[in-house]
Order: sequence, then C-alpha cells, then structure tokens
Amino acid sequence: MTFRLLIDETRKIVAASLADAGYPDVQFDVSEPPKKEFGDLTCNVAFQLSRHLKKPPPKITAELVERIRPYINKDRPAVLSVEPHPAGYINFKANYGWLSPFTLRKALENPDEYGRYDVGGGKHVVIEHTSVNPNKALHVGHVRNVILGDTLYRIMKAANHRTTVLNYVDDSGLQVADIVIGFKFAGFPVDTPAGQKFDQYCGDEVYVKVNQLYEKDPALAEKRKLVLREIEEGKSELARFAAEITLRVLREQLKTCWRMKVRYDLLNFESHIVVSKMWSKAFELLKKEGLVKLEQEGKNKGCWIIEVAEEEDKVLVRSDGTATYMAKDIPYAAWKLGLVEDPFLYREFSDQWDGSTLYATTLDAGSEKQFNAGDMVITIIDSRQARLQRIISMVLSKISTEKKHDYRHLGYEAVTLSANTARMLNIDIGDRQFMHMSGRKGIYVSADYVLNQLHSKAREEVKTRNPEFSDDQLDAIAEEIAISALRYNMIKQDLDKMITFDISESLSLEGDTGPYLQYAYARSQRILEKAGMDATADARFELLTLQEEVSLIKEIAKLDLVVEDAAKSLSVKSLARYASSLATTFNLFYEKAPVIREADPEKRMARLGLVKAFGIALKNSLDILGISALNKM
RNA sequence: GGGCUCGUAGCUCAGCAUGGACAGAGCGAACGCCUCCUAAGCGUUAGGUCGGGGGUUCGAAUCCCCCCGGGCCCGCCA
Repeated sequence: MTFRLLIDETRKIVAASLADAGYPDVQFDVSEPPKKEFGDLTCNVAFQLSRHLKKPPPKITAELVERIRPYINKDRPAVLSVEPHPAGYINFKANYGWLSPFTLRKALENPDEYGRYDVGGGKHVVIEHTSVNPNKALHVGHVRNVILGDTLYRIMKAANHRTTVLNYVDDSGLQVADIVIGFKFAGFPVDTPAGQKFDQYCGDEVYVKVNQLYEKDPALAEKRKLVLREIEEGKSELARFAAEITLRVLREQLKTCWRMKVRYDLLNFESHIVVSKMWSKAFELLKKEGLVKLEQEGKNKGCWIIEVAEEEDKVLVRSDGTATYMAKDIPYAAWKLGLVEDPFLYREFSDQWDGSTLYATTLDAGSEKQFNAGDMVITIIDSRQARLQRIISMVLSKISTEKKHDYRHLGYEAVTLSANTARMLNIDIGDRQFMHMSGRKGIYVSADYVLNQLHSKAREEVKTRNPEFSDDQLDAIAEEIAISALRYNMIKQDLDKMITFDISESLSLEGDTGPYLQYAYARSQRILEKAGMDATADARFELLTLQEEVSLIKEIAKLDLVVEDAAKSLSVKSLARYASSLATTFNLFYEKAPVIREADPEKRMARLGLVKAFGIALKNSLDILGISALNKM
C-alpha cells in the first residue's frame, strides 16, 4: 500500500533536484534494483542525462546525489538515504522506521480494503468468457478460458469497476444438431448412464460417436442441415427437444464452473439473438454507414460482404440470404457496447454459489434489466479468433461515431495434451511432442476428471497430516486445494504461450503451485492461533529490522501496485506472480524469524502483527485469484 | 503464398511494454535441514552461445532488419 508512496516521494525528490541543478527535465525511471545490496529503489536518471550533458553517468550521479540529500528530511518520511553507485545509478534506502508501521497498520486496521486500488472509477466493464458449446463437458482447454475470464473479473472488481460477466450459449449451432441426431436418429438413449454427468455423456458418447457414424452413413450427415434449420426456427417438437437437451448440458457445465468458484451475471442465448432481429437492425446500420456492399460479380456474387484492408472480403450474408457466423457476432458485440437497442428481457435462471443470481436472456415473460452498454467490453476467446475479432472491433469503431468505443479481444494460446498424456489416453501422436485437443474426435481431458484426480491426491496428503479430520473436513479442504492447483496452473503463465497439459505434472502440489500459496497462508494462521494473543495495530513495528522481516513488509506494501498494473494491462499473470513471491518471502521469514518463541515481548508482538498483515495481503490476493485461503491443510 | 505468434538451464516457465549493475524461479538430479510456529517448507551444489546472424546504442535477452525452427489464422463451416 505504501510502496507507492515511497516511489512517488523518490520521484519528486529526484525531479526537484534536477531543477535545482539546472539539468534538463528528462524522463527517468524509479524502480526496484535487481539486488538487495543496491537498496530499496534505484534511479537511472544519470544515464538519461548523460546524452544531454555529454558527461559520463557516474560523474552526474555524484553531483546529483549532493542535490538530493537536502530533500531527505522529516517532511518526506519514506526515504531514508541516498547513495551514488559507481555504475551510474542513484540508489535509495527506504525509512522502514516509518514505512513498516505505516504499511502494517494500514493492513491491520482495514483488512478487507487492503490492496484495492481505484483504476476504474466505477466504470462498467462487460466481460464475456466460457461460451462453450452446450453439447459436451468442459475440457482443460475450456478451463483456461473460464479461469482467465473469472480472474480478470475479480481483478477489475478489485480495481473498482462495475462488472458484468456474460456467458454466450450457442444453442443453435451444428454441434447441438449433432447430439440431437444422436438421440433422435442414431438410437442413443436420452437417459444418462449411471455414474456419468449428462454433459460428459453427450460429449464423450453421443457427439463423438455420431461424428464417427457420419463417415459411414452419409444419409445421417445429410440430416444435420435439416435439424439445424428446425432448431433455428424454434417452433417444432424437435426444436423443443433440442432446447431441452441444451439446457440439461448447460446446467451440468455450469456445475463444473461453479465448482471452480466461477460466477456469471448473464447467459446470452444465441437463439434469442437470432430471433430478436438484432441482426437486421445492425445490418441496416452497416448499410447506412456504407460498411457493407452487395457483391455484383466474382466468387462472392450475390453476397453482402465487408471489405477488410489487405485481406479477403468477408461474407456477412450468403447469396441465399442467410447470415454467416460473423454476422451473428457483430450485433452481439454491438449490443455489449450498447450501440444497438437492447431487444432482450431477462429472467432468473439460477442461484449461484456466491449467493448471486444468474440471469438468462428471454424474449418473453422477463423483466427489464441492464447487462450491456459497457464502457469497456472484453471478449475472451482463444487467439485463433484474433483475426475475426479484429474485424469486429474495426466495424464497431466505425459505427460508434458518438460514443466512446472500447472493445477488446483478450486472446490466449491453446491448451494441448503432452505426449505422455496423449499416450495415457491411447492416442497415437507419432513423434510429435503434443496433441491438439478436439471435442469432436474425443481427444481431451475433462475438467471434472482433473479436479477429481487433484481432489483425491490432495485428500490423501491432508489426511496424512491431519489424521483426526472427519471425512467431510477432508473433502472440503481437498476440494479447495484441487481448485487452487488448477486455477493457478491456468493463469501463471503468459497468455500467448501454449500450455502443454500433462496430467501427471498438473497433479503436483509443490513448488510454483496454488497449494504452495495456500500452505504459506495456513502456516501463518497457525502462528496466529497458537500465539495465544491478538495481533494489534499498535505494536512497535519499527523493531522489525531483520532482512527477512523488511523484505516481507516491502512485499506486502506492493499489493495495490500489482492490482493497478493487472487491471490496466489486463494481466492476470502478474497477480499470480505476486502471490507466489509474497508466499516465498513469507516462507523465508518463517525459517529465520520465530514468532511464538521470540523472547522479547515487544518484538514478538511486532512479528505477530507482521504475520497477520501478511495473511491479509495474501488472502486478498488469493481472493482475486479465486483461491480459498485455508486455515489448515 | 500472406498475416499473427512463440523460441531463455535436461523439462516447464519469469524477465522483454518503458534497453542498464554478475540473466532469475519451479520441476527433475546430488547432498543437507524437523527434541523448535504444519518439511505441501528451507538451504547448498551442478546446469545458460537468452534459436542464429546483422544493425542501432556508451550499453541489447529487451529495440530494428534478415534467416532458421514450432504453432495458429487466412471458407457463401460454425
């Protein structure tokens, strides 16, 4: 919380002394040095000046430090001292006598607010994620999307945005037609086999096998288009059946998402977009703005197309008058931004684990509410969609002449299966190192399977350590550990790096994992519990001068900087990295600085306060990561 | 063919936006640390031409260009 103050103060001091010395007002950086020996902050201003002044950096540094010294005084309590470094840096030491009490009190006195930072100013952010076709269970590839979206939602909330989370349900696509064909024309029973979830059954059995049947039975494949058309028209018995199946699958998918502590505000059904005539209104708008044209000749003759710079024209309306995939996406995206009139009514769909209500679009018998019109709209889809998303963004920017338009695609690379995992699933991958997942071909690892594996592994571990726990306790804790392992695994790395999912590696609970974070937290809570007294905000925190203590305080002091950065750059990874580094710093403190066994009562109280403040900072970080802070594990 | 993207230790990855002080973690390997707040932890050692080449710069893993290798995208499919 206060690291920000230290940086600000240092910047001001450097800027003021530049002016004193009559130096040009150059850009400079104040940041943490790569090593502890260099102090708490370092400034590179001498390097920036050397070009202007035509002097070597060390010489400038020596002069500037003398200008800086007078500014270090009681009115600027965060900075303690300044030293020139022969390499050319100006290094600062923080005044922990002031910084430590200030930081720890801030955390202890207002724990729930600690680490929040106002980036959004209450602006409305609409986030869409998940959007898995409702004909199969979620696999680990989907999980990356789900966790990324949910974590981003949590970050934006912590950075003071009003948030709305959407889940788009493509209930009128070919994938749905496939399983309907399976049930109606290929003899698959509608009842779920014992011991399976309905979404699993649809995905593993019906969907995969129907697609195999198509190859042998072209007549069956022919039925797809007819079935799809009936579903889109929405009137027939078959369409009602499809809707029923879709909802059953969707509810099972939601159970998996809820299991991972993910929540939504609204389900957007594609069929409602189709029926709502949103497309025709958006189409009129596109025509009016001259963004589409009716192709008169060439391969796209008779189609309404959109011209894209340096690319092939995109067809929006086929020559038979039907709309393409993209044509459904444009009005939906425009709706998210509030560029078209809201045609939907909203009904309550379900309660959720966090006590909130999940709504669904409806065209009749619902109430008016507002889920759209985001100041910022973030659509989370894998980076294969980048090109289409760019076109959508381009179109939107052209029709939103008045309003400010901030439509962003947050893409991420695929999750693939490692060679070992593919082999475990009896998939032949030749000499390749990984295998792309495919729901249609049955090549995937389901989310529930991974969670279950993690659960049973974690349960064993917890039981070994806590033999006295009841079965319910064991299950509750094991479940939180499983979720933590999976969630952390999905966001700890960069979005544009492919995740090669390896089932045995993913079951690790040690090292750079979610459970490592939870473990550090549990350790801290045991200290507080066994101390036999409460940590208070008025302890003498200035007594905490051990290097391990100071490092921990410094780490705690950075939380709001991390939240700010994560929200501004939509970077979920940075929060994971921070939580990990915070936990590591605590573990080092834990090794070196006994709390309960500390003889000096004042120092003991100060350490106890530090432990509690650490717990607050870590718990708040974990909340944003969607990971439960466990008292025991 | 065009576009996007990745390439850092045996493996998985930080660092790259805003160039700067001897390139950092985890896993795996070897060896240590529980009569002491949970060893899901901590320490020591081994392990690197930052894909290759050129350029810009006082200084490049970081910026620019070229090349090599992997992945993805370029339908009147969704």
